[in-house]
Amino acid sequence: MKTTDSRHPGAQPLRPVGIKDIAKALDISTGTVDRALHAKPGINPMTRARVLRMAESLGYRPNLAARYLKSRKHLRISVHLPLEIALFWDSLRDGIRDAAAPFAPTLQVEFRSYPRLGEGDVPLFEQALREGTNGLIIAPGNPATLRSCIRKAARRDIAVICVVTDAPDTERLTAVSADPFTVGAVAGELLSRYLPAGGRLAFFTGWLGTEDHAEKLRGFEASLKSSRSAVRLGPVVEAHDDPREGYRRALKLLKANRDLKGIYVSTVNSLPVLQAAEQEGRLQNLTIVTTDLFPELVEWVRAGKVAATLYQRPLTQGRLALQALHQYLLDGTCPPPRIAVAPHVVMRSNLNLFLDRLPVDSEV
Amino acid sequence: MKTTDSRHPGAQPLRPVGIKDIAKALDISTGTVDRALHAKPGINPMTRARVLRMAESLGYRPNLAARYLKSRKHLRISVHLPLEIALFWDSLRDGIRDAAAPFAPTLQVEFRSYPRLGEGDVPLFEQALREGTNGLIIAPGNPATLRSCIRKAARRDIAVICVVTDAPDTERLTAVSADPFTVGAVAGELLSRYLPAGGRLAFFTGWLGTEDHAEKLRGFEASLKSSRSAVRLGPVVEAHDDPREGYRRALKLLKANRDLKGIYVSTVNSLPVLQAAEQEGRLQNLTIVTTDLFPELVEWVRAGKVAATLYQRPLTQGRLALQALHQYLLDGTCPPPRIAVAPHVVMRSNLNLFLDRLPVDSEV
DNA sequence: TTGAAAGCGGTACCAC
DNA sequence: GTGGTACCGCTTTCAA
Repeated sequence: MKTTDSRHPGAQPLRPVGIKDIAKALDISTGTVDRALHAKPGINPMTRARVLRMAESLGYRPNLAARYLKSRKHLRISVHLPLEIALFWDSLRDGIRDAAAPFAPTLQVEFRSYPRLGEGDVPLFEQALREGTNGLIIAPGNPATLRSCIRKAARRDIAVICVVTDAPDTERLTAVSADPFTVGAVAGELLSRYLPAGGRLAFFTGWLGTEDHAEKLRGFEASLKSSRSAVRLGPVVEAHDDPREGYRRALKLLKANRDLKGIYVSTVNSLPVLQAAEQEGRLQNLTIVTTDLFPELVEWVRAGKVAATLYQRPLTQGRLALQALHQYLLDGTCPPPRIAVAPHVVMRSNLNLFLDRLPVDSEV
Repeated sequence: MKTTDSRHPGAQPLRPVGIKDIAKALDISTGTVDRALHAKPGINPMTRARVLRMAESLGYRPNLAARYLKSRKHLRISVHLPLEIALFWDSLRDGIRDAAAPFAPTLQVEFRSYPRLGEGDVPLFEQALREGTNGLIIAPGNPATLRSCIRKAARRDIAVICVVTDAPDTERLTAVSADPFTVGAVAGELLSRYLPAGGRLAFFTGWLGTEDHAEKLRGFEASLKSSRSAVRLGPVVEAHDDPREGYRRALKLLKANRDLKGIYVSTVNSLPVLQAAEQEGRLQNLTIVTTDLFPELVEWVRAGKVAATLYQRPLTQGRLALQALHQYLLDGTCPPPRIAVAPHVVMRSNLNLFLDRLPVDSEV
């Protein structure tokens, strides 16, 4: 029966109640109300309690606009991401930018970049600490080397959020990522379902030493095992995110495994594998699942040569990371320790929905 | 090489430049600057031009906090959605609420409800027009009956956004939805891939007269036709969103079609179909794709009895609708004529990621 | 056509 | 401990 939002029991103020209303109701000054609401020193606990109770019963909601206006608490957030691979990281930056836009100029985002994942992130981190910032968004390539940085930040009350990858066992506020185990598991489930007759599958990755990549393999295997299909894991290949190595290894693998029924490329390095398969004339008999989405991959999906690609949604990851950080800096609201983004299953039939999110070569 | 955001060419103000800086630079008053910036009547075009040029060159950015604070331009948005089916619409409301929260109290959202899609939305719409509002978010069950309302709103400069369903050929600002053709097409592609050996598929829907439902069927068929698999469309069933009717029809269908290999239930009314299939002992030989996600469906997915369910992401739809409307009311930024949400493919392996988004029975 | 000044709601500082 | 009040940047009104 209720047709509008319910508020606090008795109070249904037409004009939002402010700090002055509380002051008037208790016949005290606004200064005192402010001190009470913010647990500032130098206030009688009794008074404080009365104010809090009155605020509650009146349904007081602070006017954020006014708060920012006065305090000029220009939050500064520093975002450190690699330049390579541009297509992915640029989308992530876009997601952060978009999410921050509505809060400008209260929220100031500074982007800093370093060449590749894990290369040069430490000096940037230290620079940000020196120059002063309220929060950081980083993608730790090598968590161990960042541990002491994160500790230092925590001691100075600078919040750190990880995106895409995580730095476990550190004081980072949270980590936003497409949970790699799940991503691997989805690939495994798709291939199991796609190949009800069973068969051997190859798994391509970057480095099994990387936590993220290893997790995908675990998820993939878990999925295969729990499926009713007779698919099973065949060769596991590390291509070290290098196209040439990927091509060479894929070629060798295909020649040595004539019975292969499917391939899962769990990193963005899928093109060389596809090219090798095409050159060997094996596409017809291979079901292939890849990772992420970039312009060169589009036609392979459209043609059905790639059965599905698992898109890790960088835009969404960026948005969630920024929102979590902003929220924390604003109210101190702690996000859950991990924020998992559900990967999108991109296939021929829904490909079009994703094309406009693809970063386009701007200018030139 | 750039490591930070680029700004306006020459100007790199440490302290953001405000309206006063412009006034001072031109030795005029802030009032005049304001009139110039907002193209208000009663200002010398020459002065206006000078102000605009100066604002540009100084890199003026309005302080939104201050603007809202003063103008108290409390945007009021009215959201009209059905009560049934609560699980879906409540999620949508949550998405809207969450997206609006950061802008409180500048942005005020009022929720109004009516019993079922298309039943009672017109009087609510008219009430909102009478009481005055800046924008509306609605789910038109029967577009024809709303046409004149939407026209009236447009004439009064009240923006209207459709969610989930659309009211085509009206002045609505945009429509946010999981593009039904694509949803159907994804179901078709999944079933084609899942059943490489081919076979006949049944399609369950609500009313083929509903644009949304008919589109899903078209997408489904298109996908089947363009696939290499030998699957083909069998019986098409309208169950009118009624559980009993769904059950009865499913039972009859299963008995009459022993060769059926797969089923796509394109509305949320999937439970009766599943129960019928289970009772008939046909689950083992049926690949089933359903729609949306609700508590009762979870165990069917987890057990693998439902191969996949296409989640239309009400939370996201709500967020996008609210953001588009807010943006428009703020800057006049027009959204694209249609905003399509990519449906999520929920399967056993990624089910867990979606469980915490499910509306939970609060209190009782 | 323009200038001056009063707030919007909170915060922070000074005086008591 | 508390009250009073100037001020954040912008809009708006009133007077010139």
